[in-house]
Amino acid sequence: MAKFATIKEYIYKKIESGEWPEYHPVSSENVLAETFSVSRMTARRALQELSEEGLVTRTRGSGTFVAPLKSQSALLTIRNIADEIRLRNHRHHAVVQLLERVPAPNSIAAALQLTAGAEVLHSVITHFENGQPVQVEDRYVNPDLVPEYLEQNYTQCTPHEYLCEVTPLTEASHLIEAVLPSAQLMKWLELDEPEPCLQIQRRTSGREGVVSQATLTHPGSRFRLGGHMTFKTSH
Amino acid sequence: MAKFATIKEYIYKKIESGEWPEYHPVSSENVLAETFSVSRMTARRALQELSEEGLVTRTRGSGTFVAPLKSQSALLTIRNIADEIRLRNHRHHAVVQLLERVPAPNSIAAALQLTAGAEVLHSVITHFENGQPVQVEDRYVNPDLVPEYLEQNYTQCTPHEYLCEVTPLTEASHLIEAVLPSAQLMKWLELDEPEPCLQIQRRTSGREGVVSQATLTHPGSRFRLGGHMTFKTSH
DNA sequence: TTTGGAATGTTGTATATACATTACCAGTTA
DNA sequence: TAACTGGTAATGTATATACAACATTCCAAA
Repeated sequence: MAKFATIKEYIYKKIESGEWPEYHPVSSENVLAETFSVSRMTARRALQELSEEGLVTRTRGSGTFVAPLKSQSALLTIRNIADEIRLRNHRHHAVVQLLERVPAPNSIAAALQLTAGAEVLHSVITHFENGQPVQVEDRYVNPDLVPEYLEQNYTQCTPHEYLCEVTPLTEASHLIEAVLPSAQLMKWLELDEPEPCLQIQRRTSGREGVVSQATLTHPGSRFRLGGHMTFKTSH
Repeated sequence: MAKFATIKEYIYKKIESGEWPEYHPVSSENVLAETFSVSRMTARRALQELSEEGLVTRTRGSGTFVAPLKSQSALLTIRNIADEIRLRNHRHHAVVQLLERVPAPNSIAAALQLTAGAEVLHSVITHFENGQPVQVEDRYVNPDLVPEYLEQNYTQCTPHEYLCEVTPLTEASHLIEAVLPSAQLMKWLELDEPEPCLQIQRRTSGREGVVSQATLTHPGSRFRLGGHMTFKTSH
Protein backbone atom coordinates (compact mmCIF):
# COMPACT_ATOMS: atom_id res chain seq x y z
CA MET A 1 0.00 0.00 0.00
CA ALA A 2 1.17 3.50 -0.75
CA LYS A 3 2.31 5.52 2.24
CA PHE A 4 -0.37 8.15 1.94
CA ALA A 5 -2.96 5.35 1.88
CA THR A 6 -1.54 3.93 5.11
CA ILE A 7 -2.06 7.24 6.85
CA LYS A 8 -5.59 7.52 5.46
CA GLU A 9 -6.35 4.04 6.76
CA TYR A 10 -5.02 4.96 10.19
CA ILE A 11 -7.25 8.01 10.49
CA TYR A 12 -10.16 6.20 8.87
CA LYS A 13 -10.06 3.58 11.62
CA LYS A 14 -9.85 6.15 14.39
CA ILE A 15 -13.04 7.71 13.08
CA GLU A 16 -14.79 4.46 12.24
CA SER A 17 -14.16 2.99 15.68
CA GLY A 18 -15.47 6.09 17.36
CA GLU A 19 -12.17 6.72 19.11
CA TRP A 20 -12.19 10.14 17.48
CA PRO A 21 -15.70 11.60 17.77
CA GLU A 22 -17.11 14.51 15.80
CA TYR A 23 -14.98 17.65 15.83
CA HIS A 24 -12.06 15.77 17.40
CA PRO A 25 -8.82 17.33 16.23
CA VAL A 26 -6.74 15.29 13.79
CA SER A 27 -2.98 15.40 14.07
CA SER A 28 -1.49 18.19 12.04
CA GLU A 29 0.41 17.57 8.81
CA ASN A 30 3.71 18.07 10.56
CA VAL A 31 2.93 15.68 13.38
CA LEU A 32 1.68 13.00 11.00
CA ALA A 33 4.75 13.44 8.86
CA GLU A 34 7.00 12.86 11.85
CA THR A 35 4.91 9.99 13.24
CA PHE A 36 4.87 8.05 9.99
CA SER A 37 8.35 9.15 8.91
CA VAL A 38 7.14 10.69 5.68
CA SER A 39 7.40 14.14 4.21
CA ARG A 40 4.80 16.73 5.01
CA MET A 41 3.51 16.58 1.42
CA THR A 42 2.68 12.93 1.80
CA ALA A 43 0.88 13.41 5.11
CA ARG A 44 -0.87 16.33 3.50
CA ARG A 45 -2.19 14.18 0.69
CA ALA A 46 -3.80 11.80 3.14
CA LEU A 47 -5.60 14.63 4.94
CA GLN A 48 -6.50 16.26 1.65
CA GLU A 49 -8.20 13.17 0.30
CA LEU A 50 -10.02 12.51 3.56
CA SER A 51 -11.25 16.06 3.36
CA GLU A 52 -12.51 15.55 -0.20
CA GLU A 53 -14.29 12.42 0.94
CA GLY A 54 -16.03 14.47 3.59
CA LEU A 55 -14.52 12.67 6.57
CA VAL A 56 -12.62 15.61 7.97
CA THR A 57 -12.86 19.35 7.66
CA ARG A 58 -9.80 21.53 7.34
CA THR A 59 -9.33 25.20 8.13
CA ARG A 60 -6.18 27.08 7.36
CA GLY A 61 -4.59 28.42 10.47
CA SER A 62 -6.74 26.30 12.69
CA GLY A 63 -6.32 22.64 11.91
CA THR A 64 -8.03 19.45 10.77
CA PHE A 65 -11.05 18.01 12.56
CA VAL A 66 -13.31 15.01 12.27
CA ALA A 67 -16.32 16.07 10.20
CA PRO A 68 -19.75 15.91 11.81
CA LEU A 69 -21.28 12.61 10.82
CA LYS A 70 -24.78 14.02 11.01
CA SER A 71 -24.69 15.00 7.39
CA GLN A 72 -24.51 11.40 6.28
CA SER A 73 -26.20 10.99 2.97
CA ALA A 74 -26.44 8.61 0.08
CA LEU A 75 -26.06 9.63 -3.50
CA LEU A 76 -28.26 8.56 -6.33
CA THR A 77 -27.49 9.02 -9.96
CA ILE A 78 -30.15 10.07 -12.38
CA ARG A 79 -29.17 9.61 -15.99
CA ASN A 80 -30.85 10.78 -19.14
CA ILE A 81 -33.58 8.52 -20.25
CA ALA A 82 -31.98 7.82 -23.63
CA ASP A 83 -28.61 6.92 -22.09
CA GLU A 84 -30.31 4.82 -19.47
CA ILE A 85 -32.06 2.80 -22.12
CA ARG A 86 -29.01 2.38 -24.33
CA LEU A 87 -27.08 1.30 -21.27
CA ARG A 88 -29.45 -1.63 -20.97
CA ASN A 89 -28.94 -2.40 -24.66
CA HIS A 90 -32.56 -1.68 -25.38
CA ARG A 91 -34.13 0.20 -28.25
CA HIS A 92 -35.10 3.82 -27.67
CA HIS A 93 -37.43 5.99 -29.70
CA ALA A 94 -39.37 9.15 -29.02
CA VAL A 95 -42.74 10.57 -30.08
CA VAL A 96 -43.26 14.33 -30.09
CA GLN A 97 -46.69 15.03 -28.63
CA LEU A 98 -46.52 18.81 -28.49
CA LEU A 99 -44.24 21.59 -29.66
CA GLU A 100 -45.52 25.09 -29.08
CA ARG A 101 -44.93 28.65 -28.01
CA VAL A 102 -47.24 29.63 -25.17
CA PRO A 103 -47.63 32.28 -22.46
CA ALA A 104 -45.97 30.91 -19.35
CA PRO A 105 -48.18 29.64 -16.54
CA ASN A 106 -47.35 31.46 -13.35
CA SER A 107 -45.41 28.62 -11.75
CA ILE A 108 -43.30 28.20 -14.88
CA ALA A 109 -42.61 31.91 -15.23
CA ALA A 110 -41.39 31.95 -11.65
CA ALA A 111 -39.24 28.89 -12.14
CA LEU A 112 -37.61 30.35 -15.27
CA GLN A 113 -37.27 33.77 -13.62
CA LEU A 114 -39.36 35.47 -16.29
CA THR A 115 -42.15 38.05 -15.91
CA ALA A 116 -45.63 36.56 -15.59
CA GLY A 117 -47.24 35.88 -18.94
CA ALA A 118 -44.01 36.02 -20.94
CA GLU A 119 -43.89 33.58 -23.84
CA VAL A 120 -41.99 30.34 -23.32
CA LEU A 121 -41.25 27.30 -25.45
CA HIS A 122 -43.05 24.12 -24.50
CA SER A 123 -42.50 20.53 -25.59
CA VAL A 124 -44.00 17.21 -24.58
CA ILE A 125 -42.24 14.05 -25.68
CA THR A 126 -42.90 10.41 -24.85
CA HIS A 127 -39.85 8.15 -24.62
CA PHE A 128 -40.18 4.46 -25.48
CA GLU A 129 -38.02 1.52 -24.41
CA ASN A 130 -38.43 -1.50 -26.68
CA GLY A 131 -41.73 -0.07 -27.85
CA GLN A 132 -43.09 0.54 -24.35
CA PRO A 133 -43.64 4.11 -23.10
CA VAL A 134 -41.41 4.71 -20.09
CA GLN A 135 -41.26 8.48 -19.68
CA VAL A 136 -43.19 11.61 -20.55
CA GLU A 137 -40.91 14.63 -20.74
CA ASP A 138 -42.86 17.84 -20.29
CA ARG A 139 -40.45 20.73 -20.72
CA TYR A 140 -40.59 24.52 -20.64
CA VAL A 141 -37.61 26.39 -22.09
CA ASN A 142 -36.43 29.97 -21.71
CA PRO A 143 -36.72 31.48 -25.24
CA ASP A 144 -34.14 34.18 -24.55
CA LEU A 145 -31.43 31.57 -23.99
CA VAL A 146 -32.52 28.93 -26.54
CA PRO A 147 -34.49 30.76 -29.25
CA GLU A 148 -34.42 27.92 -31.77
CA TYR A 149 -35.58 25.22 -29.37
CA LEU A 150 -38.79 24.50 -31.30
CA GLU A 151 -37.05 24.12 -34.67
CA GLN A 152 -35.29 20.86 -33.78
CA ASN A 153 -36.26 17.31 -34.69
CA TYR A 154 -36.62 15.54 -31.38
CA THR A 155 -37.11 12.10 -32.85
CA GLN A 156 -33.43 12.18 -33.79
CA CYS A 157 -31.86 13.73 -30.69
CA THR A 158 -33.35 14.36 -27.26
CA PRO A 159 -33.99 17.87 -25.94
CA HIS A 160 -31.35 17.14 -23.35
CA GLU A 161 -28.77 16.53 -26.03
CA TYR A 162 -29.74 19.65 -27.96
CA LEU A 163 -29.73 21.83 -24.86
CA CYS A 164 -26.31 20.52 -23.89
CA GLU A 165 -24.90 21.62 -27.20
CA VAL A 166 -26.40 25.07 -26.98
CA THR A 167 -25.97 26.02 -23.34
CA PRO A 168 -23.41 24.50 -21.00
CA LEU A 169 -24.91 23.65 -17.65
CA THR A 170 -23.76 24.93 -14.32
CA GLU A 171 -26.42 23.71 -11.95
CA ALA A 172 -29.49 21.55 -11.60
CA SER A 173 -32.03 21.14 -8.84
CA HIS A 174 -34.33 18.18 -8.50
CA LEU A 175 -37.54 17.30 -6.78
CA ILE A 176 -39.05 13.84 -6.72
CA GLU A 177 -42.55 12.83 -5.82
CA ALA A 178 -45.13 10.14 -6.37
CA VAL A 179 -48.35 11.14 -8.12
CA LEU A 180 -51.36 9.72 -9.86
CA PRO A 181 -51.24 10.67 -13.53
CA SER A 182 -53.77 13.03 -15.08
CA ALA A 183 -55.97 11.79 -17.94
CA GLN A 184 -53.68 13.54 -20.39
CA LEU A 185 -50.56 11.90 -18.94
CA MET A 186 -52.25 8.50 -18.99
CA LYS A 187 -52.92 8.95 -22.69
CA TRP A 188 -49.31 9.91 -23.37
CA LEU A 189 -48.05 6.96 -21.33
CA GLU A 190 -50.63 4.63 -22.95
CA LEU A 191 -51.95 3.63 -19.53
CA ASP A 192 -55.43 2.13 -19.30
CA GLU A 193 -55.68 2.22 -15.52
CA PRO A 194 -54.40 4.96 -13.20
CA GLU A 195 -51.10 3.77 -11.77
CA PRO A 196 -48.81 5.54 -9.29
CA CYS A 197 -46.13 7.40 -11.18
CA LEU A 198 -42.77 8.73 -10.17
CA GLN A 199 -42.34 12.35 -11.12
CA ILE A 200 -39.05 14.21 -11.27
CA GLN A 201 -38.95 17.94 -11.64
CA ARG A 202 -35.61 19.14 -12.85
CA ARG A 203 -34.64 22.78 -13.21
CA THR A 204 -31.38 23.47 -14.99
CA SER A 205 -29.39 26.68 -15.08
CA GLY A 206 -26.49 27.87 -17.18
CA ARG A 207 -24.29 30.88 -16.58
CA GLU A 208 -26.83 33.24 -18.09
CA GLY A 209 -29.79 32.07 -16.04
CA VAL A 210 -32.41 29.34 -15.79
CA VAL A 211 -32.48 27.37 -19.03
CA SER A 212 -35.40 25.03 -18.63
CA GLN A 213 -37.75 23.26 -16.30
CA ALA A 214 -38.66 19.68 -17.08
CA THR A 215 -41.23 17.40 -15.50
CA LEU A 216 -40.39 13.75 -16.13
CA THR A 217 -43.11 11.22 -15.38
CA HIS A 218 -42.47 7.47 -15.16
CA PRO A 219 -44.98 4.70 -14.61
CA GLY A 220 -44.26 3.43 -11.11
CA SER A 221 -43.36 -0.07 -12.00
CA ARG A 222 -40.95 0.72 -14.78
CA PHE A 223 -38.43 3.05 -13.26
CA ARG A 224 -35.18 2.53 -11.41
CA LEU A 225 -32.52 4.84 -10.09
CA GLY A 226 -28.97 3.62 -10.10
CA GLY A 227 -27.38 3.51 -6.67
CA HIS A 228 -24.04 5.12 -6.07
CA MET A 229 -21.47 3.91 -3.58
CA THR A 230 -20.11 6.32 -1.06
CA PHE A 231 -18.12 6.03 2.10
CA LYS A 232 -20.59 7.97 4.13
CA THR A 233 -24.01 6.58 3.52
CA SER A 234 -27.18 5.64 5.31
CA HIS A 235 -28.53 2.40 6.66
CA MET B 1 -6.39 33.01 -9.05
CA ALA B 2 -3.98 30.23 -8.15
CA LYS B 3 -1.87 28.89 -10.97
CA PHE B 4 -3.33 25.40 -10.88
CA ALA B 5 -6.79 26.95 -11.11
CA THR B 6 -5.74 28.91 -14.20
CA ILE B 7 -4.76 25.71 -15.95
CA LYS B 8 -7.99 24.02 -14.90
CA GLU B 9 -9.95 26.95 -16.31
CA TYR B 10 -8.05 26.72 -19.58
CA ILE B 11 -8.85 23.04 -20.05
CA TYR B 12 -12.37 23.50 -18.75
CA LYS B 13 -13.05 26.03 -21.51
CA LYS B 14 -11.59 23.83 -24.22
CA ILE B 15 -14.00 21.10 -23.23
CA GLU B 16 -16.99 23.32 -22.60
CA SER B 17 -16.65 25.04 -25.97
CA GLY B 18 -16.45 21.73 -27.76
CA GLU B 19 -13.01 22.52 -29.14
CA TRP B 20 -11.81 19.32 -27.47
CA PRO B 21 -14.39 16.60 -28.11
CA GLU B 22 -14.73 13.32 -26.23
CA TYR B 23 -11.54 11.29 -26.04
CA HIS B 24 -9.48 14.21 -27.31
CA PRO B 25 -6.01 14.03 -25.78
CA VAL B 26 -5.17 16.64 -23.17
CA SER B 27 -1.64 18.05 -23.10
CA SER B 28 0.60 16.02 -20.87
CA GLU B 29 1.76 17.24 -17.47
CA ASN B 30 5.17 18.13 -18.88
CA VAL B 31 3.78 20.09 -21.82
CA LEU B 32 1.34 21.98 -19.61
CA ALA B 33 4.14 22.74 -17.17
CA GLU B 34 6.24 24.24 -19.94
CA THR B 35 3.33 26.09 -21.57
CA PHE B 36 2.23 27.78 -18.37
CA SER B 37 5.72 28.09 -16.94
CA VAL B 38 4.92 26.11 -13.83
CA SER B 39 6.38 23.00 -12.29
CA ARG B 40 5.09 19.61 -13.30
CA MET B 41 3.53 19.14 -9.85
CA THR B 42 1.36 22.20 -10.37
CA ALA B 43 0.21 21.13 -13.82
CA ARG B 44 -0.38 17.72 -12.36
CA ARG B 45 -2.69 19.11 -9.73
CA ALA B 46 -4.88 20.73 -12.35
CA LEU B 47 -5.25 17.46 -14.27
CA GLN B 48 -5.74 15.51 -11.08
CA GLU B 49 -8.62 17.65 -9.93
CA LEU B 50 -10.26 17.65 -13.36
CA SER B 51 -10.00 13.88 -13.24
CA GLU B 52 -11.68 13.75 -9.83
CA GLU B 53 -14.44 15.97 -11.18
CA GLY B 54 -14.96 13.47 -13.97
CA LEU B 55 -14.00 15.81 -16.81
CA VAL B 56 -10.97 13.89 -17.99
CA THR B 57 -9.75 10.35 -17.65
CA ARG B 58 -6.13 9.55 -16.98
CA THR B 59 -4.19 6.38 -17.69
CA ARG B 60 -0.67 5.86 -16.56
CA GLY B 61 1.64 5.32 -19.48
CA SER B 62 -0.98 6.49 -21.93
CA GLY B 63 -2.07 10.02 -21.14
CA THR B 64 -4.99 12.25 -20.25
CA PHE B 65 -8.14 12.42 -22.36
CA VAL B 66 -11.43 14.28 -22.34
CA ALA B 67 -13.94 12.06 -20.58
CA PRO B 68 -16.95 10.84 -22.56
CA LEU B 69 -19.81 13.17 -21.80
CA LYS B 70 -22.35 10.44 -22.46
CA SER B 71 -22.27 9.38 -18.85
CA GLN B 72 -23.69 12.70 -17.75
CA SER B 73 -25.66 12.22 -14.63
CA ALA B 74 -27.13 14.20 -11.81
CA LEU B 75 -26.65 13.32 -8.20
CA LEU B 76 -29.33 13.32 -5.60
CA THR B 77 -28.75 13.14 -1.91
CA ILE B 78 -30.92 11.01 0.31
CA ARG B 79 -30.52 11.77 3.96
CA ASN B 80 -31.83 9.95 6.96
CA ILE B 81 -35.32 10.88 7.84
CA ALA B 82 -34.41 12.13 11.30
CA ASP B 83 -31.61 14.36 10.03
CA GLU B 84 -33.82 15.62 7.25
CA ILE B 85 -36.45 16.68 9.72
CA ARG B 86 -34.04 18.27 12.15
CA LEU B 87 -32.49 20.13 9.23
CA ARG B 88 -35.84 21.82 8.73
CA ASN B 89 -35.98 22.66 12.44
CA HIS B 90 -39.04 20.47 12.86
CA ARG B 91 -39.91 18.07 15.63
CA HIS B 92 -39.23 14.38 15.04
CA HIS B 93 -40.59 11.41 16.89
CA ALA B 94 -40.98 7.75 16.11
CA VAL B 95 -43.54 5.04 16.92
CA VAL B 96 -42.45 1.41 16.95
CA GLN B 97 -45.15 -0.64 15.23
CA LEU B 98 -43.42 -3.98 15.17
CA LEU B 99 -40.30 -5.59 16.58
CA GLU B 100 -39.97 -9.30 15.97
CA ARG B 101 -37.85 -12.28 15.03
CA VAL B 102 -39.33 -14.08 12.02
CA PRO B 103 -38.35 -16.62 9.35
CA ALA B 104 -37.15 -14.62 6.36
CA PRO B 105 -39.47 -14.36 3.37
CA ASN B 106 -37.69 -15.61 0.27
CA SER B 107 -37.00 -12.20 -1.21
CA ILE B 108 -35.51 -10.97 2.07
CA ALA B 109 -33.36 -14.06 2.54
CA ALA B 110 -31.96 -13.56 -0.93
CA ALA B 111 -31.32 -9.86 -0.33
CA LEU B 112 -29.51 -10.57 2.95
CA GLN B 113 -27.63 -13.51 1.41
CA LEU B 114 -29.04 -15.98 3.92
CA THR B 115 -30.45 -19.45 3.36
CA ALA B 116 -34.20 -19.57 2.75
CA GLY B 117 -36.21 -19.68 5.97
CA ALA B 118 -33.40 -18.47 8.22
CA GLU B 119 -34.53 -16.25 11.06
CA VAL B 120 -34.13 -12.52 10.62
CA LEU B 121 -34.87 -9.48 12.74
CA HIS B 122 -37.76 -7.32 11.60
CA SER B 123 -38.82 -3.84 12.65
CA VAL B 124 -41.49 -1.42 11.46
CA ILE B 125 -41.30 2.15 12.64
CA THR B 126 -43.35 5.21 11.70
CA HIS B 127 -41.51 8.54 11.69
CA PHE B 128 -43.39 11.73 12.44
CA GLU B 129 -42.58 15.32 11.51
CA ASN B 130 -44.39 17.84 13.69
CA GLY B 131 -46.86 15.15 14.59
CA GLN B 132 -47.58 14.11 10.99
CA PRO B 133 -46.49 10.65 9.79
CA VAL B 134 -43.98 11.10 6.98
CA GLN B 135 -42.23 7.74 6.65
CA VAL B 136 -42.75 4.08 7.40
CA GLU B 137 -39.45 2.28 7.84
CA ASP B 138 -39.86 -1.46 7.30
CA ARG B 139 -36.49 -3.08 7.96
CA TYR B 140 -35.04 -6.59 7.95
CA VAL B 141 -31.69 -7.08 9.67
CA ASN B 142 -29.10 -9.84 9.46
CA PRO B 143 -29.02 -11.39 12.99
CA ASP B 144 -25.49 -12.74 12.54
CA LEU B 145 -24.08 -9.25 12.17
CA VAL B 146 -26.37 -7.35 14.57
CA PRO B 147 -27.62 -9.88 17.15
CA GLU B 148 -28.93 -7.30 19.60
CA TYR B 149 -30.92 -5.30 17.08
CA LEU B 150 -34.28 -6.00 18.71
CA GLU B 151 -33.12 -4.99 22.20
CA GLN B 152 -32.82 -1.29 21.40
CA ASN B 153 -35.24 1.52 22.17
CA TYR B 154 -36.04 3.04 18.81
CA THR B 155 -38.03 5.94 20.18
CA GLN B 156 -34.73 7.38 21.41
CA CYS B 157 -32.43 6.69 18.49
CA THR B 158 -33.24 5.55 14.95
CA PRO B 159 -32.26 2.12 13.64
CA HIS B 160 -29.96 3.91 11.25
CA GLU B 161 -28.10 5.49 14.13
CA TYR B 162 -27.83 2.22 16.02
CA LEU B 163 -26.67 0.28 12.97
CA CYS B 164 -24.05 2.93 12.24
CA GLU B 165 -22.57 2.45 15.69
CA VAL B 166 -22.48 -1.30 15.41
CA THR B 167 -21.41 -1.94 11.85
CA PRO B 168 -19.54 0.55 9.71
CA LEU B 169 -20.98 0.78 6.23
CA THR B 170 -19.13 0.16 3.04
CA GLU B 171 -21.83 0.18 0.43
CA ALA B 172 -25.48 0.88 -0.21
CA SER B 173 -27.73 0.26 -3.17
CA HIS B 174 -31.02 2.00 -3.75
CA LEU B 175 -34.14 1.47 -5.74
CA ILE B 176 -36.94 3.99 -5.99
CA GLU B 177 -40.46 3.47 -7.20
CA ALA B 178 -43.97 4.84 -6.91
CA VAL B 179 -46.60 2.56 -5.41
CA LEU B 180 -50.08 2.58 -3.94
CA PRO B 181 -49.87 1.71 -0.25
CA SER B 182 -51.31 -1.51 1.12
CA ALA B 183 -54.03 -1.35 3.75
CA GLN B 184 -51.43 -2.04 6.43
CA LEU B 185 -49.18 0.78 5.20
CA MET B 186 -52.12 3.17 5.06
CA LYS B 187 -52.84 2.41 8.68
CA TRP B 188 -49.23 3.02 9.70
CA LEU B 189 -49.15 6.27 7.72
CA GLU B 190 -52.58 7.28 9.07
CA LEU B 191 -53.91 7.71 5.54
CA ASP B 192 -57.66 7.65 4.99
CA GLU B 193 -57.53 7.52 1.21
CA PRO B 194 -55.06 5.59 -0.94
CA GLU B 195 -52.47 8.08 -2.12
CA PRO B 196 -49.46 7.46 -4.37
CA CYS B 197 -46.40 6.84 -2.24
CA LEU B 198 -42.71 7.05 -2.95
CA GLN B 199 -40.92 3.91 -1.91
CA ILE B 200 -37.17 3.59 -1.46
CA GLN B 201 -35.56 0.22 -1.01
CA ARG B 202 -32.14 0.48 0.49
CA ARG B 203 -29.78 -2.41 0.98
CA THR B 204 -26.68 -1.72 3.02
CA SER B 205 -23.54 -3.80 3.35
CA GLY B 206 -20.60 -3.71 5.71
CA ARG B 207 -17.31 -5.51 5.39
CA GLU B 208 -18.75 -8.75 6.70
CA GLY B 209 -21.76 -8.89 4.38
CA VAL B 210 -25.24 -7.49 3.87
CA VAL B 211 -26.41 -5.78 7.06
CA SER B 212 -29.98 -4.87 6.37
CA GLN B 213 -32.67 -4.20 3.83
CA ALA B 214 -35.03 -1.32 4.44
CA THR B 215 -38.18 -0.29 2.64
CA LEU B 216 -38.97 3.36 3.27
CA THR B 217 -42.42 4.55 2.25
CA HIS B 218 -43.37 8.23 2.03
CA PRO B 219 -46.75 9.70 1.21
CA GLY B 220 -46.33 11.23 -2.25
CA SER B 221 -47.07 14.77 -1.32
CA ARG B 222 -44.78 15.01 1.65
CA PHE B 223 -41.40 13.95 0.37
CA ARG B 224 -38.55 15.83 -1.22
CA LEU B 225 -35.07 14.85 -2.26
CA GLY B 226 -32.38 17.45 -1.94
CA GLY B 227 -30.70 18.28 -5.24
CA HIS B 228 -26.97 18.17 -5.51
CA MET B 229 -24.95 20.39 -7.77
CA THR B 230 -22.45 18.84 -10.08
CA PHE B 231 -20.47 20.04 -13.04
CA LYS B 232 -21.72 17.29 -15.27
CA THR B 233 -25.45 17.11 -15.05
CA SER B 234 -28.54 16.65 -17.16
CA HIS B 235 -31.04 19.02 -18.69
C1' DT C 1 -10.33 46.68 31.00
C1' DT C 2 -9.60 46.94 26.37
C1' DT C 3 -6.98 47.28 22.37
C1' DG C 4 -3.07 46.32 19.43
C1' DG C 5 0.33 43.56 17.84
C1' DA C 6 3.83 40.05 17.82
C1' DA C 7 4.77 35.03 18.07
C1' DT C 8 3.54 30.59 16.83
C1' DG C 9 1.34 26.91 14.61
C1' DT C 10 -1.54 25.26 10.80
C1' DT C 11 -3.07 24.82 6.22
C1' DG C 12 -2.51 26.39 1.12
C1' DT C 13 0.40 27.01 -2.91
C1' DA C 14 4.40 26.27 -5.62
C1' DT C 15 8.96 24.45 -7.07
C1' DA C 16 12.63 21.03 -8.22
C1' DT C 17 13.84 16.47 -8.15
C1' DA C 18 13.97 11.37 -8.14
C1' DC C 19 12.38 7.06 -9.19
C1' DA C 20 8.52 3.57 -10.04
C1' DT C 21 4.98 1.78 -13.04
C1' DT C 22 2.59 1.42 -17.16
C1' DA C 23 1.30 1.97 -22.25
C1' DC C 24 2.66 2.18 -26.72
C1' DC C 25 5.48 1.79 -30.69
C1' DA C 26 9.20 0.40 -33.53
C1' DG C 27 12.49 -2.81 -34.58
C1' DT C 28 14.19 -7.46 -34.15
C1' DT C 29 13.95 -12.23 -33.96
C1' DA C 30 12.01 -16.87 -34.37
C1' DT D 1 3.28 -13.71 -39.39
C1' DA D 2 3.88 -13.86 -34.59
C1' DA D 3 6.34 -13.11 -30.50
C1' DC D 4 9.72 -10.87 -28.05
C1' DT D 5 12.58 -6.76 -26.78
C1' DG D 6 13.92 -2.28 -25.72
C1' DG D 7 13.18 2.70 -25.88
C1' DT D 8 10.34 6.53 -24.97
C1' DA D 9 6.87 9.03 -22.89
C1' DA D 10 3.24 9.42 -19.67
C1' DT D 11 1.30 9.11 -15.17
C1' DG D 12 1.92 7.71 -9.98
C1' DT D 13 4.38 8.22 -5.64
C1' DA D 14 7.48 10.42 -2.61
C1' DT D 15 10.80 13.89 -0.74
C1' DA D 16 12.72 18.43 0.71
C1' DT D 17 12.02 23.13 0.68
C1' DA D 18 10.11 27.85 0.60
C1' DC D 19 6.83 31.17 1.31
C1' DA D 20 1.89 32.87 1.75
C1' DA D 21 -2.42 33.20 4.26
C1' DC D 22 -4.97 32.58 8.21
C1' DA D 23 -6.27 31.44 13.33
C1' DT D 24 -5.19 31.51 17.93
C1' DT D 25 -2.85 32.77 21.99
C1' DC D 26 -0.62 35.78 24.86
C1' DC D 27 1.47 39.90 26.37
C1' DA D 28 2.22 44.75 26.56
C1' DA D 29 0.51 49.36 25.99
C1' DA D 30 -3.24 52.64 26.14
